[in-house]
Formats: sequence, structure tokens, C-alpha cells
Amino acid sequence: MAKELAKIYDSREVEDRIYKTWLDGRYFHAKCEKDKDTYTIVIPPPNITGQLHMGHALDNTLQDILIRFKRMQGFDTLWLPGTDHASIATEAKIVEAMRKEGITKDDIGRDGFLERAWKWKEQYGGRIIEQLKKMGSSCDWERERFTLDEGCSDAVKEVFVGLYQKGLIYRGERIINWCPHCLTSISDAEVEYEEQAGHFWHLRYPLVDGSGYLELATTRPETLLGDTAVAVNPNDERYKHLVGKMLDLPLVHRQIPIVSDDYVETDFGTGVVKITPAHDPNDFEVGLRHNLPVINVMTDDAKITDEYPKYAGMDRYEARKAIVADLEAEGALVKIEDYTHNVGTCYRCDTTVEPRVSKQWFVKMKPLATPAIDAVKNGETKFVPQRFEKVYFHWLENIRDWCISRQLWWGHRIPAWYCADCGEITVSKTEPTTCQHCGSSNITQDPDTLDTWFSSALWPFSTLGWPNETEDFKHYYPTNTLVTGYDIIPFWVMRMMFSGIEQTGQVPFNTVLIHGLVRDSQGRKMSKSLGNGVDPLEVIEQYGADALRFTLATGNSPGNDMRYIPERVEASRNFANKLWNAARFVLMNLKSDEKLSLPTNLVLEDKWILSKYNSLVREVTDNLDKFELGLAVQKLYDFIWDVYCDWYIEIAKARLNGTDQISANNARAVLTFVLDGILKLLHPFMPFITEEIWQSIPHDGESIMISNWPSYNSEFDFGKEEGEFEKIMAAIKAIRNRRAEMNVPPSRKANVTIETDSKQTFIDGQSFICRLGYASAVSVVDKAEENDAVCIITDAAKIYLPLAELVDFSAELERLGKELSKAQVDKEFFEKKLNNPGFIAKAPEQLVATQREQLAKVLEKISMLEASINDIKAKM
RNA sequence: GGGAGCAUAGCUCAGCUGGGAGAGCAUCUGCCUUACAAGCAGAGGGUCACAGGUUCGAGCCCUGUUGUUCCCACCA
Repeated sequence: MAKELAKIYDSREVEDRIYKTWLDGRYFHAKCEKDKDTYTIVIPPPNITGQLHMGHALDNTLQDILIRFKRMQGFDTLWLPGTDHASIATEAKIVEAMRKEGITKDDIGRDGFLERAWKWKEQYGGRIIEQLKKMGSSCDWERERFTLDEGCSDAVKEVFVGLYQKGLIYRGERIINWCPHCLTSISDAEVEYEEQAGHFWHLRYPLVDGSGYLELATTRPETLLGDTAVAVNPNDERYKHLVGKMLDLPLVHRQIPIVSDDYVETDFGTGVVKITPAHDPNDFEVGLRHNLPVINVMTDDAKITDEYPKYAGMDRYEARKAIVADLEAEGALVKIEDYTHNVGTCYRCDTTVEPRVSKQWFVKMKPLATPAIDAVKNGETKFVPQRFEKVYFHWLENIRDWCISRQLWWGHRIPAWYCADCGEITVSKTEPTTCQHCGSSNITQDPDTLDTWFSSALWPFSTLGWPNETEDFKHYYPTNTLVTGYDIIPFWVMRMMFSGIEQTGQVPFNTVLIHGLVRDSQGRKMSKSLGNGVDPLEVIEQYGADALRFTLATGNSPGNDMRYIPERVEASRNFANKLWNAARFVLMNLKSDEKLSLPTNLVLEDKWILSKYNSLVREVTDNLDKFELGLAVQKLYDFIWDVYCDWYIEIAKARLNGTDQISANNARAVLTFVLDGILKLLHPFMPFITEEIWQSIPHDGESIMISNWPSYNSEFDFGKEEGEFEKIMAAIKAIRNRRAEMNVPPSRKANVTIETDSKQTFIDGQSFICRLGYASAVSVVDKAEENDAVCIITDAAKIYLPLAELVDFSAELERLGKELSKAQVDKEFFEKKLNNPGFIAKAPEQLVATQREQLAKVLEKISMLEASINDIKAKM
């Protein structure tokens, strides 16, 4: 007797234990086998500040499914894990923690702060990794990386210096997005726009010559302090004559010119725009075109500078109120309108971004973007689904230079040193002692760090050892599939693409598999503020990681958002339990631990299930190859539950309990063969339970996760037998249906007579019909003589049940009438098709033939139904 | 203003290259049939948003409309 399993599958008892055996066996570890094809995925590194959420759960489930599938297929498979230092997010958390202790960054200085940050990383950085393990992720933990580790930092410096030398990185005074809360610049991609209710203040700027006023509208009156011009459209007849004249800026009483610029729309507002180059990106551009001075009126934390004593120290919004009041007092305020507009906010802290002119480091994007666009256009890298290529192209085609410097301490410090003597910059991978230009030793390093995404952009190759020509890099790069959400395309996917191409000459991956967001049951985004997030760890605790993974993989098509519905996890858990019990049944029937080989003398039902199983193998493999994970998992569900459990196991019971030991043994062999196969096919989706069961049944090898993926076997091409067996199934279903309608209890068995052209098939199926169709005996005849019986008609047979006394004739007549009219509708359907010359001429021959067959069947059915109706009428 | 997704059973969603509409949950009926009541057997339930078009044939392809969600964009 083989090992016995508990009646109910207990994921809590199984999962951690199984995961440990995988770790102990080092099955996740990629061995860099030169003779094998590789399959590589680099994980989107979660932030060290992060806790596992449903987005991670989905992302990692998909990756693990692909990795386990490929590993079983025999690829040298590497799933490389790691974490991201997440500069802004982490620094903000640490600053916040320090604030609670009453400490500021300045109190402890850069070194002190970094010391704290690293300590924090040691303490919390591993948390999310442990959580990923709970999901069953088969990452090569021996290769775990961190974006700030030595190797990644080395890659960052290499790239920075390289791009600088090529002139692709430069330092310049530009208008950038500034977060007054995080106190750092952020990139365009890090600004989120949201609609806000605001106002439109109409102001009057008087002409210096006293000849009148110019009326304009603004949403930000406080920036008036920095106005250095007013602009109108060059073709605007209303103002053409005023271009070049000077205005007296209210409150400040500075003289500013009227300039003409295409940027101004004549039909919006008054057609007059105040120009504040220091605090608006468009105005900055206008300023450049017209050589206007740039006057910064705000401090780092968005307070008015001391230049304007009356407002100095007020924040943006206080200053706005004060300035509006003063404008009104001065008679410069015409009116106030309500106005909704888009306001840029910081994606980390949601503070309204302040556009600001400042000296920052930039990556010149145009030369890098072009090859990245081409690589997708020529198919070197494909997006799944393809429509996301549009998003990718759109970003790259409209890209502006990337602001990469951040006024933060936690991150890769910019490898640039400024000379106090000659003012030149020295950029170097190693710390220089003197200025490269004048030799002075009076140099200081740039205090800023790099955008977190600068290092993430190098992740597919920095983690493999680049810039060194390591074995890993040579063997595993370029990687195969990148799995990520569509929201990350502009931040990460795009930047990895151009960085990979620029640095390594190759695309970093050949497929980008995009998934959507996991939303709550009402379709809302899961968020902390709404408090509607579902904790994957709690779900795992309650239902098991397998159930969660299965749920996330089911009914999810690439690129589409999905809702998290608790009932679905329950259904997945039930499915796991179903499989568990099927395995339990098989084990209970095994006589020994010996592995049985498939019999040579297969019977009809064996051929049926082997044929179905064979198709399953082909289809699931095919679906996985095409990233159709949701389809694959649905097919597995259907096969395991309906085909294997509900039919084959039920049918096998007769043989298992019968006296023919050889036949019983053959059934055991087929049961275990198919069970072994479905466990393997399901393993990528439900790794824990499949391993636990597989270890209990006779098996070869140490672990299912390193066993061979099933392959299509032409010896199982039993298409004909599959069809024959399904005739029996149809008969059983028809009998069950009829009996249920008539409320016949299962205990009341009946002698079934079957009239059919497929006599042998039904003779083979007699025992199944007895067992599953509640028959006491089955006789198969050419022509039945029954007249005191209920008649059921299937495509292949006419079935008689001697239950006439239970029949309510008028109800029966009605039922038959319904069935007849249904059949007649079918008849018309097929006739219409077959009478259509276009159909005969153009439809595939095969289809025409099957339609003819079906018409013939319907015609036969109609005649049988008519005969039955006449019979009943005769009896009434 | 531009772009994209979605609209299929009461609910949540599948539907792969066009060939008589599927699953889970929910509902109804009957079953503790010795793997599983987290189960078994059966049933009901859909003008595939609307209007055109292409085709022998459209849930699927094309055009338009409506509703909805999202992304992008410098109307101050």
C-alpha cells in the first residue's frame, strides 16, 4: 500500500516544507550549462520599502509559471531576483522615521544618514524577498542582487562615465519638475497629472506709456512676481500693434515687454499670456526664444524668496491669497472665474510639483531613443499584447531629455567632481584626487545622486556581471522575457531597452509580457488611502499559495486588468482539494510503490482518456509558448475535474473493484500515468500541491519541478475511439437527464435497452451505463420491440427505459413536442446552409461534410421523435 | 485635444487563425453513490451595447454611435 493522504488538503502544512526541500535541492539554481539553451527572466526588483501586494503576486506568479515550464522543458533556466533601493521612497521613509525621533538629515549629516539607511535596508530589505518565497517563486536566490550593491554600482558608474564621454550626459540649467516636499527634482515620467478645481484670475497690466491696459488670465497669480514678459500671438490683430511696448508689472512695478510668440492661442482666454520663465515649462521655452530674464521667486520648499520682502516666507498658496488681495487693492484684478485644470503632482508624495529652473544632470535622449524604437519596429523585441508597442513608441518618439540628478543621499552618487579653481568638471569611475583639467586638488564631488531608474535601467545586464565579460553575462544575456505591468513601460521597460542596446549592443530581452492591475472586487485600484488592498499573505494563509496563484492565472488575459474576487480563490482552493482527493483515490487503489507501465492492450476508455490527455499536452504547451496562461490553466481545470475525475475515475472503479486482476492493474497503470502527466502540466501553476502529490505516487527523480515536461505522443492518437466512447457518454448523460426530469431516485434501477448502429461500442459500454446510468442491465439490439418504455434519443442511439408507469403522458407529449420543434429548427438551420450555393462553393469541404452529417442525424432524430409521439398518442 | 482598453448569463470573466455562445460563483431540483458535501447528478438563464458594412457565414474583421475605464498632451 502506498502512502496515505489526509482527507482534506492542508496547504499550511505542506507549502513551507516543500519550499525548503526545493531550496535544499538547489533546484532553483542556474548552473550555467553551456550545452543547453537558456531561458532567463530578471525580476522587476521590488522596492526594499515594499510589502508584497497583489500586483507583486500577479507579476511573480506569471514569471514563476513561465520559469517552471521552461525548466521542465529542459532549458538552462535562470530567474534572477533582487531588490531596488528606491531612492525617493526609501529616503522619505527614513526621514519620516527620523522625524518621529526629532532628528533631521542635517543633524546627522550625509555619512550618518547613509549609515542609518543601510541599517534600515538590512532590517527591512529582506522582508519582501521572504514574502516572494511564500508565493513559491523559484528564483535563483544564490544570485540575488540589489541595485546599490557593488556590481550594480560599478555598472552605473561605467554607464555614466561612458555616456558623459560620448556627450550623451550633460549638466545644464533647465526647467525641471521639483517636488517641494521631497526636496528633489523628478523626471517627467514621475509627474502625475490630476484634475483640480481652481480659478482663473483676470488681471490688468497697464502699459507704461499710459495708453491703456492689457488684460490676461492666470491660474497662478503668485508667479506674477517672476513675470519677465507678456506674450501675444503674432497674428492677433487685437494686439499686433502693441508688440514691443512695455508694461508695468503690478505690485512689483518692473517694466516688462510685450512679445509675440506662436505658443499663444488667440482664442483662449484673452489671448494674452503672462510669461514666468522660472516657473512654467512653456514660459521657459518662450523665454529662451525671446531672451527673457529668468527670475526664480521661490525657495526649495516653495516659499517666496527674500527678494520680495512683503511675501517672503509665505508658501505658494498663502502668497497667492496675499497677492490676489494686493492686486485687488491696486485695481489690477478684473474678475475671478472658476476653472478646472490639470495640475502636476509628485508620484511619490502627491505634492503639487513646482516647475523650477535649476542646474541638473540630463541624459540626451534622441540618439538613444532611435535604436530603441527600431528594435521594436523590426521585431527584435516584441510586446505581448502587441498594442502596448504604441505606448512605448509614443513615449520614445516624444521624449525629452531625462533629468537624472536627484537632491537625495540614498542612491548612486553622481561620479562628477567640480574644481574650485578652474570651474571644470571631472567625471570618473574612480575617485580622482585632482582636477583633470587644471590639476588642482581643490575638487569636490557632486552631492546629488542618480534617479533610481538609472540603475534599474541596467538591471538585465548589471545583474549578470556587466561590464565584466562574466560567464553569466555571456551565457544568459540577452534575457528572454520581461514580465511587468503596463504602468511601468515609460519608467522602466523603455529605459532598459535603450540602455541595453547602447551598452551591450543587444536588446535586453526579446519579449515583454505585459499584464494589468489587480483591482478590488468593485474594480477600484487597490490603494492605501482607500484601504481596499488585499494582503496576499493573508490569502495564502487562508487558502494556500497554489490557490492564489491559480486564481491570478485564471481568466487573466495579457494586458487586461483583473478584479480580485474572494470567491474565486475559494473556487481555486476547492480545485486543489479536488485534485488532492483524486490522487488520494488513486493511491488507495495502488497495491505497491512500484511504477506501473502502460498496458499494451488498452481498452476503449483508456484510449479515450489517453487521446484526450494527449490533446491536453499539446494545447497546454502551445498556450504556454504563446503566453496564453489563462487559456492553459482553464484547460487543465476542465480536464482534471471533468475528464479525469468525473468520468475516468468513475469508470475505472468498475475495473478496480472487479475480479479481473489484470484489467484492474491496467486501470491503475492508466490512472497513475495520466495523474503523473496532469501533475506535471499543472505544476507551474500550483507548484506545492503537485509536488506533494507527486512525491506520494510512484515516480522517478527527486522532484517534479525538475522532471520532464510531458510531450505529445503519437501512440495515443485514438481519435476514432475517443468519438466512440463519447457515444456512450452521451447515452449516460441522456439517461441521467431523463431520470432527473422524471424524479426517478438512483435506487430505482432500470433495464436499459439500446437500439443502435454502433453495437460493439455500446456492448463495451454496458458496465458504464449500468454504473453511471443507474441501469440494472443493458441490452444492445438492432431493433427494439419496447413499447412500454420511455424513449430517449441521442445522435448514436435510441434508448429505452422501462419506466412507462412513471410517465405522465401529457407532460411527455409536451416534452417530445418541444424537442421536435427544436430539432426542426436545427433541420432548417442545416438545410438553409446546405442549400446556399455560396456555402457549398466556398466553405471548406470538411465543414460541408460535417454539416451534411449533422443534417442526416437531425432528420433521423426527427423521425424517431415523431414515432415516439405517435406511440404515446396511441397509449393515451 | 490625441491614443488605447472594455461593453458576452444575475455577478466576475474566458472565448486562441471568422464556421451553430463557455467557465466559476449565484439560483432551482435531486443525491451523504465507500476520493472529495471544499462533493455528485441534473436544470434554468444570453438579440454577444447599438447601427451599418465586408463575407457563403460575424461575439470575432471594417466604419460609425453610445456608455465606461485608463494613458498621454504646454490652452496660460
